[in-house]
Amino acid sequence: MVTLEENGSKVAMGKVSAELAVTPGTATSMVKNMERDGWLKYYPRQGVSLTRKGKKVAMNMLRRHRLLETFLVETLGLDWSEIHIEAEELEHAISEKVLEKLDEFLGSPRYDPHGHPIPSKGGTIQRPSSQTLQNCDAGITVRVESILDQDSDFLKFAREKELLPGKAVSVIKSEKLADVITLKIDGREPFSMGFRSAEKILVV
Amino acid sequence: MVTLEENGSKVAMGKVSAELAVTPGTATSMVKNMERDGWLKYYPRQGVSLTRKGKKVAMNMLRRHRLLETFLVETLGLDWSEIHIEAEELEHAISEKVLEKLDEFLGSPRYDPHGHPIPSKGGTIQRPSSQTLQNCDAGITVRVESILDQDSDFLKFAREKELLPGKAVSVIKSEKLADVITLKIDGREPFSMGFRSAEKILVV
DNA sequence: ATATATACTTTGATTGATCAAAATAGTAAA
DNA sequence: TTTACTATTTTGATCAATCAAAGTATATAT
Repeated sequence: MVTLEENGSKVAMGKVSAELAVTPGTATSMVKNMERDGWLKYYPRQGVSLTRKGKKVAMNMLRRHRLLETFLVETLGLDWSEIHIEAEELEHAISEKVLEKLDEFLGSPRYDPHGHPIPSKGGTIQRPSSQTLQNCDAGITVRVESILDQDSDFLKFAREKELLPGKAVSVIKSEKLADVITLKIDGREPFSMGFRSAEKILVV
Repeated sequence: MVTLEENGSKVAMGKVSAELAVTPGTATSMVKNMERDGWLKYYPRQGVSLTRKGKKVAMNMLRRHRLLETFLVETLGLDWSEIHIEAEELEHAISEKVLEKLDEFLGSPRYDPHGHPIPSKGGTIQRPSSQTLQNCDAGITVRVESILDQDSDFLKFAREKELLPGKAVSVIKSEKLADVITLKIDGREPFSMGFRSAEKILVV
């Protein structure tokens, strides 16, 4: 008897052929080709499971898909219900370079409009760092991980200040009573922001 | 590709097969299929010309292409010289709905970053100037309208010299026999270029 | 245990895209 | 006119994707 563990990560051929909308025979031959190319492991009459290589591109596709969905909703204002199909088309056409520019433009969002986490460039789904700029002490330097707020005006402000993912930020002052934090990025002018806004910046 | 479709008169099969990077025999059979589907008229051993239906989709593709190029430069900040290839991929994947949202987001621009007019939704296009830098006399000043060549090296050169759409250019010398024209832009150093290159710059 | 149903694989045929090479038409040169 | 050249078309073959239908293994029910 096949246990759950043995069957664990494998996807049955029936699912594959249904998902791809092809006959079972076609699914079998597609899967064999993909195994030849190293994308997945095929266990006849049991199913398929992705190889490391396969998982990597799958994660990348998920990243593409979710970033595009975010763009379609946040920037272009499409309805959340119609973005899936649109993103499905675009995710195959967009280059890595354009994707990363888009990510930057959006402020490296952590979640897509459906609330699904967006995998990082490296292919891992980040668990949210709980550290925000708000609770950083004066004198220390942190790296921006992401901007939680998706509001395009806030993102514009962040971009203006170069308060972008990956940037090193020095905390000059943090005045709890005044509810304000003063920051410096690279060689630029220091600037201040309220705790309410600082809370929207995740850092490590 | 777009260039071929833009031209109203017949395009020789040699051009078609070269542009699509297929053997002449393949071009012939592709063209026959496209005639069957009503995209173009095929005159054996003479060439092809688009039908009204074919022209309509070609114009739509041009609109897609140029709106996307505008987006890539204006919004995402990609380099001027690398957008052509990126847009070529995306123009086939983007839906009509997303395209119109993008147009709205960009503020319905009339010209793309190269200075080329963007066809309207209805498919009409403002006819570009037929005047090129090549046939400008010494002493006069013109405004760059657009750059015809999409080659990224040429675009890089143009940007270096600030030979960009909208710029005023003074023609210092134009030596027909030597096949060279000398230009000055703003307060910068004058520079020269051959007629072959000057021919690629549309001016008014 | 045996029979039956279900899920999957194999087989064989079809279709469409493509190419290389041979055939042909149209054009320029002698 | 005849010849030679060039562009284009035709032909025949290959390859990959796909499907329908037949065959096979595995699970389920009796």
